[in-house]
Amino acid sequence: MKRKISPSEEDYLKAIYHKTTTDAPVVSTTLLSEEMGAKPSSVTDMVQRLSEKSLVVYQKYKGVKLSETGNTKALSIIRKHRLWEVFLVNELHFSWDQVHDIAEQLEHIQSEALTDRLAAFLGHPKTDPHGDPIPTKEGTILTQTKMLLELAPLNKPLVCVGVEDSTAQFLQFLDKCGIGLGASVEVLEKEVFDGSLLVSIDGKAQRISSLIAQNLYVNPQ
Amino acid sequence: MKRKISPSEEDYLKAIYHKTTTDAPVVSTTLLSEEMGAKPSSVTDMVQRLSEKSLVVYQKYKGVKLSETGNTKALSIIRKHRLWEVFLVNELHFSWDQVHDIAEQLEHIQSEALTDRLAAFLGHPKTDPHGDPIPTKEGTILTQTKMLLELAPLNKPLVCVGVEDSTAQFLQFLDKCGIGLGASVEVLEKEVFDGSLLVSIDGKAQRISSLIAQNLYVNPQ
DNA sequence: TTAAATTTTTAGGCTCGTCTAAATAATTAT
DNA sequence: ATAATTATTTAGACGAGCCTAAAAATTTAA
Repeated sequence: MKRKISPSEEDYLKAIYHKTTTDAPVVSTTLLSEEMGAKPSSVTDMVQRLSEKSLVVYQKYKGVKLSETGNTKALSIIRKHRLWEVFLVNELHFSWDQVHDIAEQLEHIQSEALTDRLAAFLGHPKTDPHGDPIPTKEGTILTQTKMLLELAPLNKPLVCVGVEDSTAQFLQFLDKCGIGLGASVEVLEKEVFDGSLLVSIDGKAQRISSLIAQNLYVNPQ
Repeated sequence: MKRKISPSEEDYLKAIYHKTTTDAPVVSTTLLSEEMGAKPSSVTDMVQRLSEKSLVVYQKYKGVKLSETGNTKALSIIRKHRLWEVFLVNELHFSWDQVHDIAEQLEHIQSEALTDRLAAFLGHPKTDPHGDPIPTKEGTILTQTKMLLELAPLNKPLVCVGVEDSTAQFLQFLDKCGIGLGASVEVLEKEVFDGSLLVSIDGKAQRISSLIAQNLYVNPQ
């Protein structure tokens, strides 16, 4: 009764997870097709297959969301993805902008023993190199309190805890600015004209665009 | 002109490599079909595709062998397989009988940077946990001198350097007998009746069947 | 050396995951 | 409220990688 899940199906589950947790509770065919780089008609096909397997709840013309089992499966894939990212950065010394594509492949490796031992080897990390929480083996995931730097209060000591955008471009730009996970941040000034911010990063003052501030998460220190 | 190689195609290249290096210089459809767990007709299909891509040299009804590029590709896959096996055993503490199936998946991960860094991380190992040599990045592979224990001389100090059969059953049985890579071995007696051997393993005398002796490689100490 | 047995290839079909084009439902604008 | 637009699904096709059944080539045996 529990048919195997293909890598492609896993990718769809992951995409549905991300879209239904960050945006609306249900995701449309078109949105999913953009996420997956496939045509909407292909997405409809796949979503119908996933529905047959009871991995998603799908209503024609209404959108799709994960079922309970689909959610568990998605979290397990995300767990593997993020554990491998930690391995790549902490052990193989890749930089945080290089690991996504490799982890996209590694997340499909099927071996519970491997995942368990990898987690133990890494010391059961709580977050990945981009600050995103790693789901537990049991399928629970922390929703850490965090705010966009854009909305952070002035003159309060903050710490960088994550990014909204994980593309290599953005991450490499952050590197150039000396901004990384755990960096001390303080907003010194908000510019009304272009929305840019004057911030202090680990003590060094610099101006960053509003686009950066919209993609960087911080917490009170 | 250089189309992508699918995981399935990689598996065929590997199988052709193994069959043409251990047995004849060319492998038949039927033999390959057994190795791959597919029907001969499916093998013919695939071999024709690989031939189109110039990865193999194929003659109808005559069998198939690797081309120069196919050989290079096969060695790169074997390199990845064996490096991952070292990782699984040395770093994640799997036993040597547990790693094959996981490495079968990991060997298809596409990232030269990953392979390079993994090799460096592991200290550029020369052999995998079963004693098989790891091809270099450049595609050279050592053919280590080794002999089957069955054919080894009497009363000479030997060291265990590899296995012919890498199935979990055989490896687990070796564990039970206290036989591992690097173990000191000496043949004390050959029994004519059943071909069994009286051997000393790390100083402890025991009798092993001829089947074991046919699947264990040793070198002079 | 011819017939029988075996091996190999061809032909046609199936599923998965994609596509394009066409049909249909839902939404937006008039 | 109806028409125009947009979103979604259906229908039909294709390549990869497998299958079975049948045809063809090769090998073995008589």
